[in-house]
Amino acid sequence: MRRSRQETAQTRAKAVRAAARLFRARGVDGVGLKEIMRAIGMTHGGFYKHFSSKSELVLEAVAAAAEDARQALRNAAEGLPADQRVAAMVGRYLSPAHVAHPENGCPVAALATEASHQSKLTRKAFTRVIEGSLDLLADALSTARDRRSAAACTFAALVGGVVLARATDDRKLADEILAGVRRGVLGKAQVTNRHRR
Amino acid sequence: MRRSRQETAQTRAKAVRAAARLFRARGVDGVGLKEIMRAIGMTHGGFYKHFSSKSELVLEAVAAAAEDARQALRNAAEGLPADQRVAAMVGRYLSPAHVAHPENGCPVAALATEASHQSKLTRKAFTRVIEGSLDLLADALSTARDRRSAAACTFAALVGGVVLARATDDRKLADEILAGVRRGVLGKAQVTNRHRR
DNA sequence: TGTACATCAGTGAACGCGCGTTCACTGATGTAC
DNA sequence: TGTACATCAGTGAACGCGCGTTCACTGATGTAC
Repeated sequence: MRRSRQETAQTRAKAVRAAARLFRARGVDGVGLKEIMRAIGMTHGGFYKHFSSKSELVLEAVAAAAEDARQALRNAAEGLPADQRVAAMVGRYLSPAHVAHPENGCPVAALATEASHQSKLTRKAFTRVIEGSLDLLADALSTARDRRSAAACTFAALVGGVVLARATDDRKLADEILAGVRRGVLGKAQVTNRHRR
Repeated sequence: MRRSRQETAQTRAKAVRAAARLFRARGVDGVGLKEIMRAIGMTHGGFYKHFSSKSELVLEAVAAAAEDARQALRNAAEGLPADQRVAAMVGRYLSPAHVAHPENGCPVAALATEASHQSKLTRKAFTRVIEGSLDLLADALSTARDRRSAAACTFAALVGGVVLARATDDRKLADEILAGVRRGVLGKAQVTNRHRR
């Protein structure tokens, strides 16, 4: 039965949000359209009234997840003095909560190796997400001339740290990695800040 | 028709090697048993004469890939003075060749986000690979008290750098990330070395 | 060393299953007058 | 504003497909004497 325009838009948005959570939790290949539609209380047949393919949903889910994750990082740094913002974002990114709950976290850390096997458009979406993350970090880092470069290394270490911590089944090793990354990344940021003054 | 013991052992070894390449190239979910067996000139029916499940093959393929990748890093550093070994390994890991050819490279960088969705045994295999990589890096780093911690951050940045470079479709962005990681990681290593003296 | 038999690596068809996608149908919503 | 009709969101069955796994069969290898 036909739905109102408002209901239709809500259904679509709910599907994107559910997909963003499920894909991050268990991977793009690990979640079927049936499960996503069931998660929003619908049957799978209606999917194609909203999306032309699963690939299109992946695209939008990644973008939506990135938007949420970036906002979470901004919130973590909000109201803090400039020299504490990076530490706040790094702490949030490397937190046990982020490692334990990929479904709410950074889509790059959750889906990065899958990205290289996805469609061209999906890889474009990931490229935009990565660029946005670098910009966010570069803004928070010092105004030194090399801050783009420092942001790239910091982001790589953050993503790598969370990915490694999630890949292992050894809690102690995971904690050791997260602590090592926190130390290395914040140490470096402090050095950079010192150079600046 | 029955084969000799030697042939049987060779077939099994070839299957592991082919799987190690194919899984790294296109992911565990992206490659079927049929394709792996075809790659070694056999039909898929014989697979279960060698392995109890696909999961067992994944396990062995990851371990074999890790062994190869580690050896490649050792080779890159061989014969160099102690203070140049890390730079040589980092250069190799972040090289365009490694980014362009996951099938010959580090299994962690190729399969890390998939690892978290695999069986318990597979995650154990990844844990061992990560531990081995940290040991390798820690040995090559300074003998300072914090070298395990530094190795963790360095390895995370290397893995993250390659994963990000592969996820994007923008060559310039990929190069910028790789250069940023190289700079950050080697700069930090040099600082550590200086502290040591 | 030679012979008879048991073993088992590899073949290729078949299994059930879940996937992404399509489709005829339903009935409430949106539109035209 | 009220009525008649067209639109289309959602349902649920069905599509072809490829997956991991199983199995009856073949014939060379390994073993026992």
